[in-house]
Amino acid sequence: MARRTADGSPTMATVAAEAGVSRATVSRAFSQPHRLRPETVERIREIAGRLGYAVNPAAKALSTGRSGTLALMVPDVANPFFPPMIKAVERRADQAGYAVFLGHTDESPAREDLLLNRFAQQVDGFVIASSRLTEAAIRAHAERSPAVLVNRDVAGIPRVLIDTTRGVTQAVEHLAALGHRRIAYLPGPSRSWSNSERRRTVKRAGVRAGLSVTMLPGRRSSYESGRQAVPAILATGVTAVIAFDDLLAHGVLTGLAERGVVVPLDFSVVGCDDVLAAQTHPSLTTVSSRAAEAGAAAVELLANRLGDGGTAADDRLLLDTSLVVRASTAAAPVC
Amino acid sequence: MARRTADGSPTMATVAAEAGVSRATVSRAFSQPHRLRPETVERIREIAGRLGYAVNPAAKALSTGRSGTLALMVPDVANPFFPPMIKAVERRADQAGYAVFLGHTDESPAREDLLLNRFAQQVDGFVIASSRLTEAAIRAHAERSPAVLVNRDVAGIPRVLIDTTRGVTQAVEHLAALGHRRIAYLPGPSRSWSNSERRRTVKRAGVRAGLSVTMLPGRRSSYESGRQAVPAILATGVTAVIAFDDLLAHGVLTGLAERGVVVPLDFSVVGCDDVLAAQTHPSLTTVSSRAAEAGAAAVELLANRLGDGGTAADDRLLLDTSLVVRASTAAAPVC
DNA sequence: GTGAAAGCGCTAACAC
DNA sequence: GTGTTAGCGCTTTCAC
Repeated sequence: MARRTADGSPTMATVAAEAGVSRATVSRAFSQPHRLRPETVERIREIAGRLGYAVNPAAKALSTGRSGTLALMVPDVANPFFPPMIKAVERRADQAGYAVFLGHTDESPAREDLLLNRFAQQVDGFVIASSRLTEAAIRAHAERSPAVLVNRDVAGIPRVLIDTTRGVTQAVEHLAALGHRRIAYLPGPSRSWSNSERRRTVKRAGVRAGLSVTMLPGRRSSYESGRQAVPAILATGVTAVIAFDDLLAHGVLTGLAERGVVVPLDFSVVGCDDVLAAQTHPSLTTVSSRAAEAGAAAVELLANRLGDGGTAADDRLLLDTSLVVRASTAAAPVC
Repeated sequence: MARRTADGSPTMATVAAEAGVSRATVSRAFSQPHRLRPETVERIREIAGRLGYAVNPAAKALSTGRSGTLALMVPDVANPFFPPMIKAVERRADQAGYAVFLGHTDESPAREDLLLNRFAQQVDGFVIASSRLTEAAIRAHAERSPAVLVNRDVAGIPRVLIDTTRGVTQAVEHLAALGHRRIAYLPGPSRSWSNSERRRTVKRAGVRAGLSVTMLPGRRSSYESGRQAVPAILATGVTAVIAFDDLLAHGVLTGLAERGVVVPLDFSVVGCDDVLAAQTHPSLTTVSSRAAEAGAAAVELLANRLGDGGTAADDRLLLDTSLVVRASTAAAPVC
């Protein structure tokens, strides 16, 4: 009579007894089958299957010190930029044998910090997307648990960056070519690395193209924020705006329409991330994004690092982008 | 010299030694502080904090048989209906002391089944949202692990249902009042309970209002699906359509515009779930949804069930809805 | 109120 | 190739 666990489910001992082998052999049949005679493995697996046996993850984790889990931290699940990334991370992690915890930080550095601490005990590693933490805080966490960053550039910590330099530069040049002389940038979350990058790129490319570039005050990334930013945008006297992302751009489109400003005849709008496809009216000129790829790559990096016992390589993967021209941009109005 | 774990982090023994008590006492200081002298608790906690001690979740799980984790299963993270629910589940679970795994089934019953099996070992319970599984399959899983369903009505399994009967009925009556005599329903995923409900409601309310109701072929819930459904919709000769959800309705809006059909003058469109707010053009008349509340309630039910050792009550929570009239519906065209 | 000791189910040397 | 034997770090009777 082999012992079973309290809730009745079989344990290794149950299988071992049934198969007439030791528990170690059963263990090996699952974790290192190559070290066993093939027929033994097969027999044990057959019995295990018949008995409905499954490895107890907690026991395995306690024994090995590895949980087989990852945590993915994102600022806002509801922002359409993230779901494709979440999907990709989950899928890739699954393939690598990891289950993933989702940590929703709600754009709050404090909550991000809290969750990072809480999860540190129960996961093998982190994928931290669009962190709102300071570099020092990120460093501190990365020192304690393996982590890879997405869209955050901290030297020494593996990271995958969606590099919008090219796409945004193309956007500025596109507007310049259309005859716009005065443009504005509508920023997103102030602690966002992507935002700093885009802001800098717009500035630099604008200067190079001989444009006057106005920097508007920062905003939370949302449709409503974009809509509310419209008066400020119009007050600057520009003829085109590049928004931090599509959500903001979409709101701007609506706000403009509400004031009778016709896009793209009277005004041009450019978004970023291409998360709305052609779903806006008019369809949005934007910069392509690669959120899903970024997520998959991040897991890849993390899995390698966890597997090989940590390569010391300073991984820094860049994903390039480009402008997608649709219907929200056109020649500057003649006035 | 109290032992520390391999990676250097302190263990209960470390704290116990430092405090001059037994490991059992340290354990109690965290899990049942009321059974200890207050000053003891405080001293132990102080030392633990100073040493950077944290309970090892795997050891605790192995010992207690409970992992302190939940899994949330959703068909599609990228569908805007789910993120608010995910957020709410995560938040509520966090408050109840649970971390949540996210399971993305990709609308595939097979994958849902697979993930349910895989997670069964490592979580204390499931929140299964909009399951695409058969009733039998759901029953089988619920028998092995505590589960609560969202938007799936299986007797005997705790469930929270967003009841769109009222909202959809109001939508039909709204259209009837506007003079529409022939309407259509554009269905969503065939295995969706919500879809069956809405379909049934449209049919019933339509008959009662003396309308002719056409049932179109089912579709995956997406913007593109909606757009592609337009020819079929127009072919039916109806003057209004009620779509399974806002995503489909949004696509229909675009498809209609592409064919020069003006909404709401020539045609009326109603969505469901209110996930796009007023972000469409024209803004969408829709049925309110309560995804976040549903998610929170589901966790609540699950946590109670896990806590009290399982109330046998056949929980069935209904969340009511109502019509939100915006600009995509108007009087039927006179022809 | 606190301690001693026996596990929880699995893995990983180390033998044979 | 397979078995023996210690633990992994925590909880939990049962004593005192």
